[in-house]
Amino acid sequence: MSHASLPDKPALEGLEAKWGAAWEAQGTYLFDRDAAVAGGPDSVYSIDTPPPTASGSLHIGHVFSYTHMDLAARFQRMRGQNLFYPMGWDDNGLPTERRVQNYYGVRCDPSLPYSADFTPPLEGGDNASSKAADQVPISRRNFIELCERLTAEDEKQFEDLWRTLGLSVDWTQTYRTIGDHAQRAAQRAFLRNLARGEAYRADAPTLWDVTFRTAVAQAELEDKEVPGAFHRVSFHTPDGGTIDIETTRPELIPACVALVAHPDDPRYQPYFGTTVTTPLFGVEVPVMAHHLAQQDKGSGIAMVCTFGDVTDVVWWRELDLGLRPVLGKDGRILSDAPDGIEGAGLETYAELAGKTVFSAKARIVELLRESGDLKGEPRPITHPVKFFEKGDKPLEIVTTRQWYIVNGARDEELNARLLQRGREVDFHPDYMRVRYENWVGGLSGDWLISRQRFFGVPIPVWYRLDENGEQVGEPIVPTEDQLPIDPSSLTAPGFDEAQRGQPKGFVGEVDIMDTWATSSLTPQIAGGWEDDPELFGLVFPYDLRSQGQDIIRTWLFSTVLRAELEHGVAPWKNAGISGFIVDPDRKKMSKSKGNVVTPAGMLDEHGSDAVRYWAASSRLGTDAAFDPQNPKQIKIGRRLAIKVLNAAKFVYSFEAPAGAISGTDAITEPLDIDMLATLGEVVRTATQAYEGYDHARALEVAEQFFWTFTDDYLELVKERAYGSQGAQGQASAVRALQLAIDVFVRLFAPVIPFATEEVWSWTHGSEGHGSGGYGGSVHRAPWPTVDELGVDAQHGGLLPLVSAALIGIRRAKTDAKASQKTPVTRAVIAGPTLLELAAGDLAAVGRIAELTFSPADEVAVLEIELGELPPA
RNA sequence: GGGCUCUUAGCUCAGCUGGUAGAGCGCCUCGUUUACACCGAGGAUGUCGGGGGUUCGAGUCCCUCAGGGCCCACCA
Repeated sequence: MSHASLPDKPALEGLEAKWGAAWEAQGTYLFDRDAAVAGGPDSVYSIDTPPPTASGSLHIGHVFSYTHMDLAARFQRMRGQNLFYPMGWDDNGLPTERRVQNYYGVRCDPSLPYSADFTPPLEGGDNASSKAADQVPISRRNFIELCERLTAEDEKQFEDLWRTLGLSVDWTQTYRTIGDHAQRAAQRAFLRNLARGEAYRADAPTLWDVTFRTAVAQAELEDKEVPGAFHRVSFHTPDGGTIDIETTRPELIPACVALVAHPDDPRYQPYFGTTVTTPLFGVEVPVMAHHLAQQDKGSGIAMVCTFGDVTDVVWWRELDLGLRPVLGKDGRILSDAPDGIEGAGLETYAELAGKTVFSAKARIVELLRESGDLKGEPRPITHPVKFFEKGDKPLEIVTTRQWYIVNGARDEELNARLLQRGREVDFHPDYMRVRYENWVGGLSGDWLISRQRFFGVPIPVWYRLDENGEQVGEPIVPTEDQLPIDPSSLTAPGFDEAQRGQPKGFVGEVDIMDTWATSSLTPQIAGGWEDDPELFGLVFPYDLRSQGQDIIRTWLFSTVLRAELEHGVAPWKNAGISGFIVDPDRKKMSKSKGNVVTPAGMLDEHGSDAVRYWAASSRLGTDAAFDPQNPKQIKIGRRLAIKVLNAAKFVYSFEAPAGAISGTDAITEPLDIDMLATLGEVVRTATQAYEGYDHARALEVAEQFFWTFTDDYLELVKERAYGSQGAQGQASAVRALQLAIDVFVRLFAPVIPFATEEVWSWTHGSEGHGSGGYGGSVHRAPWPTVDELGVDAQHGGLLPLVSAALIGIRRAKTDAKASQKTPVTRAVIAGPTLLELAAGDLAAVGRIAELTFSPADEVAVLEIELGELPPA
């Protein structure tokens, strides 16, 4: 084996650029379509990858979980699987809109006409400059153009980062959730849901974000603890008495439709079936019983409004109550009073109309105080309130017309099927399935997919208008071959564009789909569903879904749902769930805490292999602590990568004596055989670990033996490898060393792809196809097997004995404060007789002139006499 | 309120189907320039969160208590 190409001083610096370019040029990670067709679906390992939000910034958590995914990909590739490993960008939706608003200083006003030569007032604005008043209103089309422009730039940066990190993605297989291809898939899936009755439009109370003025789905809710106050307020009974309720939302008194108490509550039983009148407005409302009312909360009787919270919605529905809406979509009190408010009540209402919730509450408290209906002072409390996860004002509930997709919340049979699909997926770790099951079991309503926003996939339907301009009948749908369409610009079939918005004409749906309605279809989008049936048949269902645990209820659940509705199967065989990153104080990393470090900076500073090692040393599902000030694990990873370079260089610098036989037949020394046998066990353990998606265990076992290999074995045999004990011993050592390194490099290849590729290239260069080599990239080389080591995997335990003896000798020298190079004139070592098989190596590394053994169970240095270190 | 998960050396964590404590970092001592100073060798460090139980034997199984984290839950 020639070692002419060994570097003088190997280094990690520059390997990312060098090998990134080489992999790209050689197509190392390309999906081999022809081979896949020939080999069938079982030859393909397909990964459903998370499309990162293009408008967001990548953080350390992304690096963490994407590395986990890549470890599985690289292992499977080396096992001979044909990798279908695409990458997408989630670029539609609210985050992009918000970023565009801030970046360019604009906002979308759909009423404005398109301006062809529009130049944004700002370029590169940040979140801090997001004053709505300063933003220039632009047309929807101009706005979308800016969205597309900015996301394209963001995506380029993301790709660069992923390449630097060494993700072995096939970059010819990319998609954007806003791209035509994804839109077509999303619209087609929707139309099929519609045709099968799984998608429907309904007027219903909807959680509504007043800032973004859009409906939001259950999965996007987040509870926040906020300050509030209990107000004790008197309602009036017909006989002049009062019933006191407690509310945190007195501004909703005009929206009150009933009082509700628990059926068993003796305090209110006499009132059930009677009516009371509301304070200030004098509206007559019934007192009713319902089991959801809690006797120990507040005064035990609750005011039901249109709508203060989701319980109100339940009561409204189950008790068949009326509606008195007072809140508009802008979060302000409506100008028109609801039904039932009359006379003086109307004047009171007029004082509130147009006010925000906040100021309406302040005013109504004043009014209650004046009327004497406020009992005592408001009691401050802190209570959980529902927020849109991206919003900063509490959600309101307003009745709007929205699109829904069934999700099993109201359909036990579907719910059971979804749970069954969840059981068909192997979760890693397994307990993450519970989160899925909790979510499926706790669904409270169908999936609201429509959003009143701009940058997203349009809901592809039109509506017929009657002579009054009201929508009537079933929606008009396009044919699948027309997709993707925008009903706002495309004329409905059977109509002229002039009829748009006219009586007896048509109107296009203006809502778009929520981003999850698109990203729930990533397997279909990436896999060429309907557009490329051959490909789809090869990759779907996928082998692996890799994602963070925070989006089980959104992305994971919705993907299972869409696959079940469309294909009747689970979308993947495995789901790998990564934990998240916590700072040293065990708090989740967040921008507000200022503890976020940029991945690009980390990769640059420590090297990609080092950062990957850090990620790989955490198991799936486990949160990882990370201290940007002291990235210990990263430094250890860097040390490993450097050690691999140096050890490989050293090992390959040896040459077998002329005429030595090749292959494992040359390996005859017991210590060499023993080392390889142990390595065989390492290979077996690491392989099983990777098969079970336990990359951390695989790394640990390989790494642990690697250090034994370099610190003990390599030290023990290097004299022999130089030829000190004859040709046969030399050949045995050299062959064993080089075989072992070849195996180690492949074991480490998934974790540190750059350093291992560098080492591999020294002896397996693509032009060389060196002896015993596989040619090309280590990442295309076969995963190591026990068989190729040419030894029985049961080792005799010789290496640990020799290591123990070596430690004893070293300790004697250390105790004497002597150099390890100090010669030993005479030594007696106790230990099992097996140990004597390594006498030559032990004497050589210890520089022992006269070495004798004494049989014993335990290894110990019985006698040792140090000589003089010869002058330099 | 329900569920999941964690609690092992100063720190970060391994300890798989129960057999009597491990790694790395940090720390202390020593060494070294023909693989590696982005280095090497040696050393010290733990009533395995508390309490019960099963067992010949428990960090490992069961119960219970305490604390951390996360997810879910009907916000009066």
